[in-house]
Amino acid sequence: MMSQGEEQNELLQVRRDKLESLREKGIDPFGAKFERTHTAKEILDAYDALSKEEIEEKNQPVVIAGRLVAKRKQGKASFAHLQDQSGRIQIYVRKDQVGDEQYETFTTADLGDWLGISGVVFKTNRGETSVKAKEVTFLSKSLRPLPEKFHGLKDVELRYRKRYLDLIMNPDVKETFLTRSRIISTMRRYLDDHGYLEVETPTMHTIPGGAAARPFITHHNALDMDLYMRIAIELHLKRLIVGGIEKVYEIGRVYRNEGISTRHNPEFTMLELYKAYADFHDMMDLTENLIRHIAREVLGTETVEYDGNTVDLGRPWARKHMADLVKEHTGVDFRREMSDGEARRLAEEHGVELKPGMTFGHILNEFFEQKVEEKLIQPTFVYGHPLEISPLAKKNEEDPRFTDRFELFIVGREHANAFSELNDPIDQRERFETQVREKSQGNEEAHPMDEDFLEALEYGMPPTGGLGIGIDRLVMFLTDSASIRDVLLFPTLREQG
RNA sequence: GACCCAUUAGCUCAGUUGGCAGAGCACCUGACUUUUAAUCAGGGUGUCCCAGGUUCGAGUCCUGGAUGGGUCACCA
Repeated sequence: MMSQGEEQNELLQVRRDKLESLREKGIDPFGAKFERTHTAKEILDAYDALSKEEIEEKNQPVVIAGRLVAKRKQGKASFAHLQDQSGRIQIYVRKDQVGDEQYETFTTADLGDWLGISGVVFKTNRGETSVKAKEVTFLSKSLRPLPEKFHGLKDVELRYRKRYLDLIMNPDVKETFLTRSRIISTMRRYLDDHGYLEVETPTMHTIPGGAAARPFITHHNALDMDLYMRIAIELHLKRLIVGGIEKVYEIGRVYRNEGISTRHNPEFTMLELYKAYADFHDMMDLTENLIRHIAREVLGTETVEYDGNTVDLGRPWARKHMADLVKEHTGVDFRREMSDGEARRLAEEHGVELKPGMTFGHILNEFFEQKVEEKLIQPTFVYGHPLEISPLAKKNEEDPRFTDRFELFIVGREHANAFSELNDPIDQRERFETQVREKSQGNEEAHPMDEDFLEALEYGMPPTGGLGIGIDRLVMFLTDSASIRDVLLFPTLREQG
């Protein structure tokens, strides 16, 4: 739909007029199937290294197609660039080669129009490998002007709202999303090769569980029932472990009704994976091997630059207890016996902010988040999370104030979360009850009671290691992207007013 | 949710002390058969984010709002 203002816009009107004149000449402005033989990159890869004479000798016929992105008319001959998914290639169109009619079609084509060119490969005097047109086929009309050719599309809002323009104008953007795709396919292949079964579980839940987050609520009309968009995949995959599927994973979207920032989008992609008979140490090995493998396969290196930091994924990754890290950075020893009151006093002493009702474990976690987290640049497995913040993880045998859980930190950010899964249904029920009490005291993100899940555990779940990796943050890290919006094709934005 | 910044032509951006709305690219007309941010000559195409206010006069100053970005909060 054109707005009132746009109907008067000369640039749009000119293009509509050109569309009409194409029709008058019997050319379909939104043409049909076109068979090409080469992409731009295939031609450049094959011929760019050859000399002008060598290329001329081969006289290689090619058919290419793409969007017209630059045009240099020079009287009875013109140079231009066509862009396809692989890149750009120059074309050279001469009136004496293509004839008066096609030459006019070509010279009246606008930047943004789609063209097919049949011709031969050659090299110009200035050394650019190009295609000399024998035939110009008009493929599709562009009724709107593209962003400026040199400065491109800079406006961040427009780049996110009209990602297609961003992809046309900014080659780095396309590269980032190709890398994202390779990261995910490499991950999938690795897990498939290691015997994991990929599954799909519901994204609409009756109880929003498996994580601590506020959910989106939706409604099923026929059942007259509220449903929650999932905040995690966890509880369904564990039911599959109960069902005897021993190595299972899902890569999928989860939804959390929380703030938006450079590191948070309301919907994001997680890998969750569960392995029967394993524990959180196995999950550390798997995480380390998987991410290192992805870096090697996709980036061709184990050394990653992120925001000015050089991160070495090649050396063995540090594995440190949360309490030991807090001691290292603040001198406070949470391994020893400590009352909630003493912990609170130490927090005040060290300027660690707390919320009312926090106990020993919450306070340790606040120490870690406020004093340590951002300093963990090189990959570090932080394990031994306090019981209070880990309602789905097994207690540590030696010290039940902690759990057999870890989070992976790289460049000061959480990239993975894993634990030895709690498979004792009696303990799990107590944890849920504690969470429900927290909820009634105002913690909106506390975990709800889930009787159906407890019933599944009561049938018996083998000891199991579980792992979650935030794919978007992994892609951010591996593509040196500052914002999660730069690794999501269509990030969540407010509705345009 | 709080604070800071931005919003001017299709795009990238200038706009002085409050005094006729600007440039480059794109587009239109013409010249040009190896150019490449092609070049040369000519042409300005606009809801200055929106709504109020101050003023003889507002793109500019004031108030409120919208959208976006950043920082923080939130995100175990």
